[in-house]
Amino acid sequence: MSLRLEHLNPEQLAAVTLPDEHALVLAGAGSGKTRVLTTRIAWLVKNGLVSPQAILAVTFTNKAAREMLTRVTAMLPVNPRGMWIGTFHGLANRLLRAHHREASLPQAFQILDSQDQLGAVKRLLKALNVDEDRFPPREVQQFINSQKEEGVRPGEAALADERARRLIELYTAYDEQCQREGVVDFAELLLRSYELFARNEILREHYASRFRHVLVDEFQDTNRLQYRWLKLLAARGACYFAVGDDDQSIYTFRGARPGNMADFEREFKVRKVIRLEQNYRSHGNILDAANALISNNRNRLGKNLWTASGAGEPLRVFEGQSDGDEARWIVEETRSLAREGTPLSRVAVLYRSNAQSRVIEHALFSQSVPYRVYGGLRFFERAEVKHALAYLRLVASPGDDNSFLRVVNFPARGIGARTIEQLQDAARARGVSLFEAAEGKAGAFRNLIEEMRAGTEGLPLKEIVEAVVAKSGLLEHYKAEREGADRVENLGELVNAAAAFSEEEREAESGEVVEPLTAFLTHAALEAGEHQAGEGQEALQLMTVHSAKGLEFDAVFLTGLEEGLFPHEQSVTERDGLEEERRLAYVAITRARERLYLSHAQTRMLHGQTRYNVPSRFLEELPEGLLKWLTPRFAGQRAREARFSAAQAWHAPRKKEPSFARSRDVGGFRVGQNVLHPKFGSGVIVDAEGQGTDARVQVNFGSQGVKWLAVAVAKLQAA
DNA sequence: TACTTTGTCCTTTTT
DNA sequence: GGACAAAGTA
Repeated sequence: MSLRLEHLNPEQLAAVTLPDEHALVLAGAGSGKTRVLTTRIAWLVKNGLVSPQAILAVTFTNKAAREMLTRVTAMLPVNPRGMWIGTFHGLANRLLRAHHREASLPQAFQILDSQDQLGAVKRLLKALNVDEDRFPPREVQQFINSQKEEGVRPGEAALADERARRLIELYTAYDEQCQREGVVDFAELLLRSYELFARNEILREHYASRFRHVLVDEFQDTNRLQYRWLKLLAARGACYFAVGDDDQSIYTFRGARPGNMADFEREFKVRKVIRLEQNYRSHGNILDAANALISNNRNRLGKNLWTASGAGEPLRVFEGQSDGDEARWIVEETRSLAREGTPLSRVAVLYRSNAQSRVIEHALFSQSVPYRVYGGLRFFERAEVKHALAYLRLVASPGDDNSFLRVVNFPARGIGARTIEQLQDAARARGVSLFEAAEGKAGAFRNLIEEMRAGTEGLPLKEIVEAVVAKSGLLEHYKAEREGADRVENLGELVNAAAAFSEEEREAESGEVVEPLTAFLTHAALEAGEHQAGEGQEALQLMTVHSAKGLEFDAVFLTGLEEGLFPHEQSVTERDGLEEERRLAYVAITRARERLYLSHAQTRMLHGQTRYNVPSRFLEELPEGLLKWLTPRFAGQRAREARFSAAQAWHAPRKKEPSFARSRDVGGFRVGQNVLHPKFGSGVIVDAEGQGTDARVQVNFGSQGVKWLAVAVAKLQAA
């Protein structure tokens, strides 16, 4: 119940007790960021500087929001009811439910997750006879989302070329389809609530005078729309407290804009940027390695972490002959760690992409080492659960064509592709939903849904879900299936989840009174159910570097440190892609408290074929003095280079350089290098050919396009 | 209509 | 190696 301000360092204390003014806090990894944020909220309330209702605290993940709420509650004598603490999407949902009429939405609007959204796009493309080779559904989805995340509606989008024009048409049609069906995607939640405020002065005034303190976590991950949303929601006289770390920005590929931090500092005339640079997590050598690595990035606000704890052990580096070799080594090391007394649950194996987990899992499984994989399929994303949810959504909101199509013939009811096509034509002609247009066999399905609704009206949530799961035939279907036991169990879990979905959760997520079923469906969409079985068990933790952000472990294995994998080959062709990969490696390194293992393999199976990889440049960027090689340094690479040059002496190279070799200089430049051009600005070299005066490089200038340039002619300079 | 077989494509993903 | 969609078969 105490604030314990005496345990804060001077910078933390300054941030917590800052008077009424805007603040930007640059909080390095492990510097006590969450603590500062929560203590500040408690400090504001406790000193009577502000009432709980006037506080708005925004995070990105449900987990972070929960953690914040728990910590604040523990520090305050009163229940922090009335505070708005939540995710961007959770809060946007809350606003839209409360003001659904002003936002032109049905009260029971359904939320599309990414999977649902892709389904909706595919359906749209089919209906409009769009060639899916020319406009791949994923690309269209990506286009729509990136426009929305920039706050751009179809009418305002730039008509750069014919293709853009067509994409915008599809964007328009997609929005119309969603509106017709009463559904809203993730980006739309934000954009719609933003527009609600932009247009409705009364509402804007209401909220603007309510919120006096706005606190934002992980500010480097906000996109343009989220930043504008924040500015609009609490415009008048509120104090903004933004916490972030530009070095941990790893989501620009999804529209995150770390530049918002600099914009914030300028636009809000932040007087003093507070830097939290003391790290309480890692030993010195680990931190030195992280600092050395990240210093290779040019686009930084600048910050250097330090620690009062000792240097600790050197970083251990291992080179495997193969990915299997690497995996076996991990198994051995985790076992000896366990013998030395490090609990498995405090050890993590990190990798760049999910595909890498398979080999490691195989090795762990065969040696009976308990492990837990994070990410992957989450509870509410499982097929059988999605099916059950689709029935529930139809009960709550019959206009939801996505859900209709998902389950109209599941379990099979003899409604095939032709029947559905006819139904879609009929519905389109009449301008009604599939549900409304259903007749014949599909009409029987419609009756089934209507019976479900009539039969469950007014029942407690748990009983509604139970009845729908049974009546839909899903339970029966999976019981009859030989491998269906897990699925039957998950349907049971869904009923349990409904039973556990409490009054309070409902209020916390939706604010005003919303029908229990709608609230539950919202919960399922916004919180896909990360807390899975096996949590807290004594098991080794496996996850991608992305999902490790925000976590810490006694020992960390950072695996697959190879060119093409980490940094990922596709990142080289992206603008500033390499810097983001380096930040990713920085995040990975700073997860470790006491011991850090770095590993790479000479060969690796990828996409069903063997690839020969060169050690990652990130390994070479670490100071040699911090490393301890468990295998001879880059032995495999040296041997290969010797073979390669010997072979070259005898034969002319038959084809282009294989993917494992890092390109040599071409007229003083190399692939992956950042360059500056007087006209096109900054870019990155993605390909190169020729030598001497013939040397040409292909450069990606981002929005300026991708161009081939002759090195001898173009005024290129290294950036 | 419903199930099986073949050919394509691969990052990361808080919501 | 595995997910997904289109094409093939009963």
